[in-house]
Amino acid sequence: MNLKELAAELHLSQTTVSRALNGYPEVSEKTREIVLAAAQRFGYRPSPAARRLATGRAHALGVVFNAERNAFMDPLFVEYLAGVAETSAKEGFDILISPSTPRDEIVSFGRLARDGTVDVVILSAPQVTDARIALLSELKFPFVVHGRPPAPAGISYIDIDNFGAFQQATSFLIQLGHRRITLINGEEHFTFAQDRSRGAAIAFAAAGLPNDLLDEHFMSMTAENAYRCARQALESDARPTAILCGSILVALGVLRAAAELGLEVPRDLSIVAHDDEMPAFPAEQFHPQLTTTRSSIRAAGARVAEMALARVAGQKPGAVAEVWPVQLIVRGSTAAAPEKV
Amino acid sequence: MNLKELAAELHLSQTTVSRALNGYPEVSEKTREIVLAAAQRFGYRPSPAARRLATGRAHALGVVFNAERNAFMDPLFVEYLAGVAETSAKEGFDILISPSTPRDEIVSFGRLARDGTVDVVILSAPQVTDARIALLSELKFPFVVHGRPPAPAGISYIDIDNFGAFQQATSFLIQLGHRRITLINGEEHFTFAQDRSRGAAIAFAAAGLPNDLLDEHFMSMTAENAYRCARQALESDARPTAILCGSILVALGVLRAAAELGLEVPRDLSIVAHDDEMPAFPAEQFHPQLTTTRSSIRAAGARVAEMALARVAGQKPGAVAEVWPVQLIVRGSTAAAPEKV
DNA sequence: CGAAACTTCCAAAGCGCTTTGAACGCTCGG
DNA sequence: CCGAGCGTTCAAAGCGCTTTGGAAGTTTCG
Repeated sequence: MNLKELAAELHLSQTTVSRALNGYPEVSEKTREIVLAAAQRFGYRPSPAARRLATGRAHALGVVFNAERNAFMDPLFVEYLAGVAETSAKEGFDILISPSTPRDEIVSFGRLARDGTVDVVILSAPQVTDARIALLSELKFPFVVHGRPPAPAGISYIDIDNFGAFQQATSFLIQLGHRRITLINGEEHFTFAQDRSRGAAIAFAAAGLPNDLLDEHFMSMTAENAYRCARQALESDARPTAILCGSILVALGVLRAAAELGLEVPRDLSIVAHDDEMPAFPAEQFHPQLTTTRSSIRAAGARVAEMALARVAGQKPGAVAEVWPVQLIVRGSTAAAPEKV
Repeated sequence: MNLKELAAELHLSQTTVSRALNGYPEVSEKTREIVLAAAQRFGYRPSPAARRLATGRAHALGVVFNAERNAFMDPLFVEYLAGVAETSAKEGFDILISPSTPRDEIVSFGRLARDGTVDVVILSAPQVTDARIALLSELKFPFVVHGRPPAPAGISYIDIDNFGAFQQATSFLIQLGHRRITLINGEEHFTFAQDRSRGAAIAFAAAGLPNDLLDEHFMSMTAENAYRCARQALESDARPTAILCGSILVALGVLRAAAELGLEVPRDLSIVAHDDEMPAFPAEQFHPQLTTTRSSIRAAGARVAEMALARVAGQKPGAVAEVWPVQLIVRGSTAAAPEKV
């Protein structure tokens, strides 16, 4: 059943029926009720395609799914998506996943922005120089970002306090007596990796320690990379007594390296990992249970979707700039540094 | 620029331009070339919304994303989605994620099917009695399934050989001398869990062993659940010498339970896990490296998307019924059963 | 050479909705 | 008693595409 038929059934014009259904004020309460009741009764549902054509609004938000990158580094993506889904479901918004390879990610964004298949896009893991942000800004297409944009002015975003998290974690390790600390960070071009790097550095400076004791490595945060990196660090002469991990996956690799070298955690090696709360891989399920800096990526996804919807509803870009605190949770993978280094 | 303007620019009718662009035969090669060149030059892209309205085809495939379920049990979902994305990108199909909670999952499917926002849906993890399949069949809405439908007749699907995988894994353990084996399976209502159960049972029967030596547990396959289950089994009088795990996550929980009880893998306990190839958590990155039955969920995602597109193109439901073999890969988590049980 | 059969192109009618501009009936102040 | 003002409703014009049913122009063939 379509609008025309419904209108005919009610002996009303399409205009009135449409307005009644969409809550416009210029229709009397009485007829509105009649219309709503009839729509209910006939199971009328307006055609999204037609509405889209008529209004130019897609009633959908876009997420670019970079298959390569996500497959390797982002089991987080599901959690994040779950958050996005949560709020978009409330508003009846669809989520359009635009697949892409890293190479043509920018093309995907262009397509989304120009095609009108979505009203707004959510962009995650911003980079220090981010072509996607540049493109969307130029096209004047609405977007919000999850993570810290390199130049946050005029851009709505939500991020967690990566700086604070790693400063806190590093200070904590220093207080436990650790001096040589390895930081296994994400790739250098991500803003979050930069923030974490600064956080750790500041903690060293604050403790009056020379920052060459901080051994920092940037890489794609896979368990495999982390394993290699940890192995190398732990076999070197200047063996660290603690390792800061950018993610739970990194911790997995580090744990393996330690186990293979016969090092016991936390006796010989302390580990702190950042945990985005993947319910599938809870930090408590590792052995030993991991000390983490924790923040919910799902909640962040939900919030960023809210922002996206607000943006569609007319909110100014740059209206929201939230930085969520991160909590340090001490569990079993950290201990005082061993006596002799 | 829209079709009308483009046509005006070329001094041709919209009809001709539209046909030229869509490869219809009733337009001469010469004009087709001219049209294509002009479209290219002006950067013309037809409006998806308008096309959708006119044709009734959405040019999109739907995936219902059950946020609750996936968050806890399906980091696999990303991998799977990556596969789907891979092929749908080739055909320029969009992927519409329809969020839902377990409760109203069926509503989501109904909405997808009736709204015309997608042309076909992909359904995963079919259950023994599956309301979703029933609904879509009744609505005569095109769908394909990833996993084994309870009544496969007239339904296109692709599945991995869960039966064979667990038969093989179980036989392998029996050959190593294991007699008491615990199977930590998925929830009973999933067809894959049934298939795995049957596979293990057959292996016991084939070896002439009483099947009460097989201690089977159905549950949502989280690390936490697996941990509890393994802990209980390993502390019981009839302690198993081997545990079959439904997923890598399950193995994580089992490893923790073993570690806490001072059991060494594989000396005191052998572990075989099914591995859907999450690149984020490779079986090789565990310590010890896990013996697994392996199959690529990503490849399956890609294939099921192909089937979905074929379905849209007019292929009959039930035309495809593929069962992919699963390979047993022996690594470091299995060994001969300890001498005295 | 004229009818039949193609080939190539077009005008116009939708697809199902929103939204503009106008009309209709009423009330009300002057 | 009349026109202004208001609340309610409607007819019709899009939105940008596809597709039907011809209409020209070209070739084929008896």
